[in-house]
Amino acid sequence: MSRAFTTPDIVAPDKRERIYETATQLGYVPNAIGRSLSSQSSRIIAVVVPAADEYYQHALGALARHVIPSDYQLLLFESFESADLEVVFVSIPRYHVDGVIVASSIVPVSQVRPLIASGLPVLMFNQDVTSGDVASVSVDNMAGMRALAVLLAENGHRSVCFVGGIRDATTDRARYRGAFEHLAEVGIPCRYVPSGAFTYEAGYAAADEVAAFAARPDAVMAASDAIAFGLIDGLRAHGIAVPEEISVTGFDGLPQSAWKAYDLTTIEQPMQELSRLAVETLVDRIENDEPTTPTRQLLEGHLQIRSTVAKRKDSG
Amino acid sequence: MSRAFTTPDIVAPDKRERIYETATQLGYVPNAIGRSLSSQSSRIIAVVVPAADEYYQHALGALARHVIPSDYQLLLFESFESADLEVVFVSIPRYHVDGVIVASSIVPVSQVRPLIASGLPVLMFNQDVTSGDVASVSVDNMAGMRALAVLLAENGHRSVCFVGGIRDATTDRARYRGAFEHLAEVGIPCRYVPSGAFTYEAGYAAADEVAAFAARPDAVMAASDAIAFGLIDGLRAHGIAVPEEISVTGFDGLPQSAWKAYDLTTIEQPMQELSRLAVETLVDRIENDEPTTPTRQLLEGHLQIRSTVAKRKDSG
DNA sequence: CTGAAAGCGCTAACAC
DNA sequence: GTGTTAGCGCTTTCAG
Repeated sequence: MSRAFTTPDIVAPDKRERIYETATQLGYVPNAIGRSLSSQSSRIIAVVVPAADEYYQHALGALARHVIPSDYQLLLFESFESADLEVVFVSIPRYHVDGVIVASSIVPVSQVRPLIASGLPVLMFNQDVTSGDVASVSVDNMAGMRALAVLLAENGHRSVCFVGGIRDATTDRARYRGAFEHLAEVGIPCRYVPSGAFTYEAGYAAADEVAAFAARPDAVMAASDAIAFGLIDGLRAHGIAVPEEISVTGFDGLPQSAWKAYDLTTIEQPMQELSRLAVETLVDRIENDEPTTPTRQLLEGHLQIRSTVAKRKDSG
Repeated sequence: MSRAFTTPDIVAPDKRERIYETATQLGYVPNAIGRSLSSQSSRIIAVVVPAADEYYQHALGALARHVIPSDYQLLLFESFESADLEVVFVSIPRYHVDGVIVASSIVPVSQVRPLIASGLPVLMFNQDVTSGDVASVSVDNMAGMRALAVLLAENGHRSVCFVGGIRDATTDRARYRGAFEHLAEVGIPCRYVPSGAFTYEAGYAAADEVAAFAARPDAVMAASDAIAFGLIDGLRAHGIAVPEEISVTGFDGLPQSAWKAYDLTTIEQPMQELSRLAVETLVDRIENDEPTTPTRQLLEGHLQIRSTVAKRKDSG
């Protein structure tokens, strides 16, 4: 009997060896499906993620890595355009996964509540949910953006605009708020310019709008790095020098932000810690089914001062 | 009985309705695990992929999207550094997946042969395997690189070097060969400069080497876009103008290659077709277990002429 | 320590 | 059309 595989130490060594031998000879490997069925645990975590988005691709990679030590596998559920979320969230329970990570700042929490209600451990990644009944791991968007605003103010900027991505995204709101609040405190106006998406293209297009303003801002804060890259290229295409004429900041700390052609001043999300924390939290909840209250965890982003923010003379 | 779920049309409508009602009332959803166990088919495809690599992240996203219409799910297996492949390939059969996609140009085919021998449908993505016993879907690396070489030659370049990534990668070999062969035909030398990885950083570092050459090349062909981006920034950091002094070409057609700061001339992999073809081929093999011979499929890349290749005067 | 047997939720085969 | 039953490969319990 295959106690040899589950609790090897409790089986006579010689017998164990013989079992292993014949097993490899026959090419036998224990079947995880059978195990799942009987043990009611699959050691699989579902992760729903917009697989077309740069940021979430990184997140996914990081999650995949951090799940290895705990010996779980990730079952992928694409959440972007292609599949509507209804279908996704209905099909997840079929697979009897042990838990699910929802990586998105736009999937409404209401959508995942049924899952939680069914007793499945769920964790929101990159969406800070304050209602207390849902676990979440994310970066402190407000604090990060505020730090960037402080930097801008300290460097003598007088008029900034914020180029948002998707207005409903919790990240968008929190980041704008962080910028706006500090700027307001020090008497600097901050106008919200919508771009429609967290993408390079959206940022590039938004540059047209910024360039057309009668009163041109001396800094623009993008809601994400991707937008910032587009913004920088778009601004430059308009003959506007970055950062000499307009400073630009990002948010996320994508690898590209360090690329010399952009060298973007931004807030870097501590992706490794974020993802490690996410899987640890979830795995903990899976394996200790004590009714721990769902935790809301906020990590500090790291201010990366690079070269897209200039120092302005006080011309006031 | 739950024939209502599998073959709804063969069950009396009224009865079916009543079953559905009580089902939703009880929050019942058919359990895929039980189904897998009994039907010997899980509708899950394993995909092993280096989740930290830019290119493969895109591939994964595309695969995830194309798997939806066929109603399969992707089970992720990280293949980069963290986990050694031995473990990965041993654990795949446990999950009784219906098929596996190995996305990598460096995983040796020998490593996947045991899987294939066990009767599991396997498909190599982005690795062209010519041995005929393994299905593969990839872009025609040699032809693509040759097209780039032709472009360079036509534009009057006289001395090029090729900055490789990982020497053992099949993509690296084929791309170098494509460049070298055509260049040799027209009497242009092409030196191989190793960089050690398909990354921005590797490319950036390789720029030092290129800059230090006594006889500086007038063009450098990178084995991938990521390398090219690093190369461009590195070259510029050395005060070398791209493309005025040195032209640069890439390979892959990552989204960033279209970003204005680089605007890289490259070969774009038709990612959507590639991934669609990959899942279609694999699904076909899964569902029709006739002994079709494994197909080797090669798609043409698309030459994107942008602005990193200059026209040189014939100074000869 | 090690056999034997029940049962996880489903499909498939076989009656009715 | 619709009930019933035997496994799929494992874990778990209960005997020995």
